[in-house]
Formats: sequence, C-alpha cells, structure tokens
Amino acid sequence: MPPDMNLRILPRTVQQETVDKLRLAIFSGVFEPGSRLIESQLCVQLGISRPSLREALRSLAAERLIDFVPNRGPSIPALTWEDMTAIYEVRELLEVEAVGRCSQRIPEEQLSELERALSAFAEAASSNNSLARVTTAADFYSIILANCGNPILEEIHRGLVARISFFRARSMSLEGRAQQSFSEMQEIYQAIASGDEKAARKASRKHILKAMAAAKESMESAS
Amino acid sequence: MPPDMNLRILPRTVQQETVDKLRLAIFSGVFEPGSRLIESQLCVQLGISRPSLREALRSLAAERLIDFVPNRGPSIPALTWEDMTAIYEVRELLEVEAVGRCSQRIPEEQLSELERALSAFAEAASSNNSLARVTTAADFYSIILANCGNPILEEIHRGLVARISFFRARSMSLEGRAQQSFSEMQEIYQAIASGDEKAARKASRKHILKAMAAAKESMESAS
DNA sequence: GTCAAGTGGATTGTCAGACATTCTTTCAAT
DNA sequence: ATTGAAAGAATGTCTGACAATCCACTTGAC
Repeated sequence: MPPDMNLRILPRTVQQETVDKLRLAIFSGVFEPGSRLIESQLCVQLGISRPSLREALRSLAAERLIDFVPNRGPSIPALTWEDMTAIYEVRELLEVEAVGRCSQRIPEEQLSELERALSAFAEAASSNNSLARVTTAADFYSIILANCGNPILEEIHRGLVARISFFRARSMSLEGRAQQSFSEMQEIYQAIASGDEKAARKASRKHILKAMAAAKESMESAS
Repeated sequence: MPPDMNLRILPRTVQQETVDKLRLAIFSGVFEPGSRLIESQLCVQLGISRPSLREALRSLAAERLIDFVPNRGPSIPALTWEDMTAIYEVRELLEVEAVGRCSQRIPEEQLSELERALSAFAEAASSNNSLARVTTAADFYSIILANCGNPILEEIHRGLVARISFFRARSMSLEGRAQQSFSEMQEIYQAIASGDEKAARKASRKHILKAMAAAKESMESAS
C-alpha cells in the first residue's frame, strides 16, 4: 500500500462547513461582542436546519467562541480586560515555548517558508489592508507552531488566539502597531534562523508583552 | 440590590446533564478506546432524543474527548504514545506555572483545603479504591489550579487532564505508583505552604515527569 | 480455495415541523 | 411613575423521516 493511502480525503460535512463559516464570521467581526445570535435568523442565512445549526453552535461554544446561556441561547462573549490578560498570559507561556522549540528543530525548507511569511507580513504592514495584516501574521505564527514538535501546543495556541481575534484585529489596524510588530517578528525570525533558542524565547516574550500592551490601549481607547 | 443577586442559579439543561453523564462515562472507562458510539443506542440509554444527543456529542468532540469522523460517527479516541507525550509536555508547562503562581498567592484557608485534599489522597492511596485515588488526586490539583490566579490556565489544564484520564486511572491503580505519587504531592504541598516558588516549581516538574513515566510503563505493559 | 465484485442491513447526516417553557417587552392599572 | 399582567419572541426538546454512506457478508469467477 502506498504511504499516502492513509491520507484519503475526508468528506466535509455541512456541520463542519457551518462551523467554519461561523468562526470566520466571528473573526471578521460580523457580530458585535455581547450581541445575541438568533437561531432562526442564522438558519435562514446559512441555509441549514435548526438542529444542524445547533450542533455547530455547540462546537463553537465548547471552543469558547460563543457563550451559551440556558434559555437565552447563543451570544458573542464580551471579554473583559481580565479575561484578555489571562488569555495573553497563557498565550505567552505557550508561544515562548513553541518559539524556543521551533528554533531547535525547524527544517531548512520550513525556515524559508517562515521568511516568506515574514515578507508577506511586511508588505501587509505597509499597506492599508488590515485584514491582510491579521492573516499574514497568523500565517507566520502557524508555521512556527507547526514546527514546534508538539501538535497539542499548536492546537491550544490556535484556540487561544482565536478567542482574542477581535482585539488583535483592532490593534493591528493601527499603522504604528503593525510596523512595530514587524520589527519584533523580524527579531524572532532571526533568532530562529540562527538557532539561538535563548534569544528566540526572549524575542518572543517581548513581542507578546508589546502586543498585550497594544491590545490594552486599543481596548481602553474604544471604551 | 444585594451583591449576590447576580449569582442566580442557572437552570441546568438536559444538554448539559447529558454532556456531564457522557464525560463521566468516558472517565470511568465505560467505553473501550477506539470503540464506536452508536447514537441510536445512546439515545435509549440516556433517555433523550437523537438531536439532543448529537449536540452533546459535538461539545465533547470539541473538547477532544471523542472523535467525530464523517459518516462513521463518534468514537472514543485511541491515543498513541506520541499523543500522550505531547499532552504531558503541555500539561507540564501549565501545571508547573500554576503551582509556582499558587505558591505566591494562595490564601490561608485555601491552603488548609489543600492539606485536607492531600490527606484524603493519602488515605485513598493506602486503600484499594482506585477510583477514589483518581478523584482525590483531581481534588488536590483543582485546588491548586483554582488558586493560580488565571482561570484560562485552569480551564485548559482541566481539558488536558481529561483527555488522559484513561491512562491516569490505569497507572493510579498500581499500589506503588499511588504511594510514590503521594510523596511527590506532599513535596509540592510543603513548597506551596512555605511560599517557596522555586521549590514548588521544581517539585511540580518532578511529579509530572514521574507520572508520565508511570503512564508510559503501564501503557507498554498493557499492549 | 482464494480473491473480487456485488448486495443488503446498519448507521450516520440532515431536514421539517411541532410544542412546552422561558425570557422580554409592551401596555394598562393603580 | 411604578407595578403587574398579557402578548410576542426565542429557546429546549422531541418525533419521525429519508438519502447517503459504510460495513460485512454472500456470491461468483478464476
């Protein structure tokens, strides 16, 4: 049996597509934080039945991307600053570890992928496309996380970042923050490229602390 | 308005109870790893309809407590040793951090709770009740995690431990491991009680590494 | 006798429609 | 203006159904 016979394509179900669509909608800020999601409306908009929709909503609720209060139904969580801080702290823990591990084990060709992703972010940072900034930054990180050698670390990190996507999008929309972000990411890249674990961890920690500060600022200015 | 008016009791829905029941069933090893769960059977056993059951299953799937393969339905994941290693590594990262933080901020009365939990585990370790060992050990940890000052850390740790409950139950059923576990936990407790963060982290790391080794042994002897 | 193709039962994915329960909001009465 | 009751809206859950898919077994060919 050829080795890639295990990689048969899994059929995608409506449920999965619905979850993806809703996730994307949440990321792009279609829904206001704190707002309720009306099941009957969503069914129509997504073109699916209510049972199917509810399955998708349960998945998202388990990921903490929506809240599910009994007899009030699904709603977009309105994160407090304390929630954000807690998430950023754990993200720091995981991301610093991932960057450190990545610096010791990333293969050559993935390193060039990482460089490409960094360039893409540089371009996005100079442009006015704030969506591109978020996605290219996400690409950069996902390469690092994919090469940290621990799929669980990757999975949990992704989940955490998803929960704060709303605020990241906001702070990334600031021209200054994007530029600063780029120089921090460049520092991380160089440390990884030279295999310097200690420097990589340090740069990573610095980057997250700055990101957290920027998120806090943009949060306070908004309220 | 009195301050505790916000703490009104949330009505528990059938969905939540179903999730809890299934989770408990998975923890207690009712289902064999790798085995499929037949929806029609579960409906009858739980006394609920299939749509409701499927909502519950989606929640559990998002927590990675069950697998959901399109057109094959839900099944209990059969973790490989690599999966386990990855989980234990992240657990180490989080738990060491939690123990360290806890040592610096746990209030007096929670500390006595922790001591009580430790005694309860000591008793369970000497007994033959392997379920009691697991639950009392879980109590011990949950007090620590609840006092680390970061609810996200707590939440993710709980999720990770849940995923390896099957193997923890196995290794805890060994008399020797339970005793050793107790002395390691005692060390953690003493470091926390004396507020020595460094010692607390060290003891915590040691404990997890031993637990991982024990899990690996019991896994290999079983296969 | 072994291997391949085909067939039938079992199971999942999804839908429609319904109904009781529980909020929420409006409107009337004090 | 405050309270209370009734109407409306939305959720929680169920029944029943049907097509698509998978699995195991039988059948047939070599």
